[in-house]
Amino acid sequence: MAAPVRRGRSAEGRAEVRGDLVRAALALFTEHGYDETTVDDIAGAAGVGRRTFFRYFRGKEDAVSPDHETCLARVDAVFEAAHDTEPLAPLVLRAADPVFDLYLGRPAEASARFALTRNVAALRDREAASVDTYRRLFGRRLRERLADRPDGELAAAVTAASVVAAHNHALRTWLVDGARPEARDACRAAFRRVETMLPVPRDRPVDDLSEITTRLERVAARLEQPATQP
Amino acid sequence: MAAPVRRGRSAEGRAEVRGDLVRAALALFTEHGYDETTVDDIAGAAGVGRRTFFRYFRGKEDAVSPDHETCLARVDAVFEAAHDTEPLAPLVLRAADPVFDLYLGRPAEASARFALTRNVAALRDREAASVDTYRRLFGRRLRERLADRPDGELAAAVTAASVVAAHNHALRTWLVDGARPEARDACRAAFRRVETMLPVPRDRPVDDLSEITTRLERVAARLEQPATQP
DNA sequence: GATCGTAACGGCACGCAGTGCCACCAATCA
DNA sequence: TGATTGGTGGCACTGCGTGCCGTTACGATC
Repeated sequence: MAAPVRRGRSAEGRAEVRGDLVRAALALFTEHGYDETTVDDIAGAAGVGRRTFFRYFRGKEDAVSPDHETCLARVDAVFEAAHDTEPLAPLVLRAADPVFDLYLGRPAEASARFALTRNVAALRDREAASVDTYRRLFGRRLRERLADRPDGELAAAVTAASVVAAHNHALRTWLVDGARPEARDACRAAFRRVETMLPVPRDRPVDDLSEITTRLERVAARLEQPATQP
Repeated sequence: MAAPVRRGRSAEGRAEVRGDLVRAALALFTEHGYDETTVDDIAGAAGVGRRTFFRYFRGKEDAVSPDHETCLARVDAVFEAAHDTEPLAPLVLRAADPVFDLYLGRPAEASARFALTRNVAALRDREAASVDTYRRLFGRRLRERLADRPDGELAAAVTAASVVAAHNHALRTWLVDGARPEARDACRAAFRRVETMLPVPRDRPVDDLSEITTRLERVAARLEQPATQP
C-alpha cells in the first residue's frame, strides 16, 4: 500500500485528522448504514489506523457527535460570567446560544447527523444521553440560583428540562425544514418563545404598572379558558 | 396459534428466570462493579446459560432496568382512555402514575438501581435514553391535544419535558432520602406540584372566584419579585 | 400413556468493539 | 549527535452480541 502520510504532532494536524474521521464516519454511516460500517472502515477511509480512531473518539457512536465538550464548557461559562442578580429567564436563553452556534454553524453536517440520529437506535440513545448532560448542567446552575425559593429545586429541574426541550424542538424544526441558513434567526426566535413558559422570573424589575396589569389580564384569561379548552 | 396457548416453558417459568437474572445482575454489579461483571457471571449466578441471558435482555445494560415496555404501554393507555376535552394538567399528572407505581412499588430494588445509575456511566446513559422515550411519548400525546394552539408544539415539548423532569426529581429526592415506604405519598405530592409550572390549562372550569383571586395574587407576587431576585 | 409439535435452552463459533502494550517515527531540545 | 517527547499503528486479548443448531422439556392430541 501507499506510504501513510506521517503527520506531525501539531494541533492543526490533530484537528485535521479528527475532521477526516468525522467526515469519513458520516459518509460511511449514511451510505452503508451504521451497523454495516466498522471502525476499521472509518479509520481506513480517513487514512489512519484503527487504534488511532480510539484516540480521537471514545467509541464508534461518538464519531458523529459534534464537539459537545467545548459546547458544554461555553454554556457553563455563560452562567459563570453572569451576575448573581441577573433575572433567570434571559440568562438561560443566553446560555443556550452556544448550542445554536454549534448546530446552525454547519447546516450540512447537522442535517446528516440529524438523519442518522433519527434512524439509528444506537445513535438516538447516544443523543439522548448527550442532551441529558446539557439538562443536568442547566439544572445545577439553576438550582444554585433558586435554592431559597419554595420548590426551588423543582423549578430548577423543570426550567432546565424546558430550556433543553425548547432548544431541541427549535433545532429539530429547523432541520426537518431543510436546515436553511436564512431560517437560522427564525430558529433562534422560536426557541426564545419558551421564555413565557418558564416558571422563573422573566424580566428586569417591573416598574411599569401597566405591564403588571397586562400580565394579570393575560393570566386571568388563561385561567378562565380551561373550561372550553380544545 | 389463535389463542394465547402457553407452549413450552410456562409464563411463570419465564418470569421466574427473568427475576433471577435481574437479582443476580443487581447483586453482582453492586458487589463487584459493573465493568468487572461479565454476562457469563450473571447467567451463571442465575443458573442459566449465557445464551439464555440474551433471550431475556437486549444487553448487559438492560438487566438492571425495570420493565419500561409495560410501563410505557400503561402511560399510553391513560392518554388513550382520556376524553379529548379533559384538561391537560390533571391528565398528564395521572399519566405519570404508572411510573411512580413502578418505582415506589419496590423500594429496595429501586434504591439499588439508583445507586448503580448514579455511579456507572454506561447505566446513566442508558437511563437517560430510557427517560427520553417517556418524554417522547408525552410529547406525542400532548402535541395531538395542543395542535391548534399558538406555539402548541413548543408547549407540548416543554410540558412533556417538564412532567418527566418533575417525576424524575420527585423520585430522585425520595431515593436519596432513603426510599422510605411511608414517604411515598409525599413523593407523589411533590411531583404534583409541577402542575402550577406547566404552560397548559390547569383545572376544571374555575367557578370559585376566590381561587382566581388567590392565583392572581400569587402571580402578582412573582411579577414583583424579579427586582430583588437572588 | 405414547407420540408429535413447539418453544425455550445451551453450547459453539464468529465478528467486532474497545483496550493494554510496545515498537516506531517525527519534531524538539540538550 | 544523542536524548526526550508524543502521536502513531500493529498486535493480541477480553468480552459483548448474534447466528446457528442440536437437545430438552412441556403441552397437545390421539
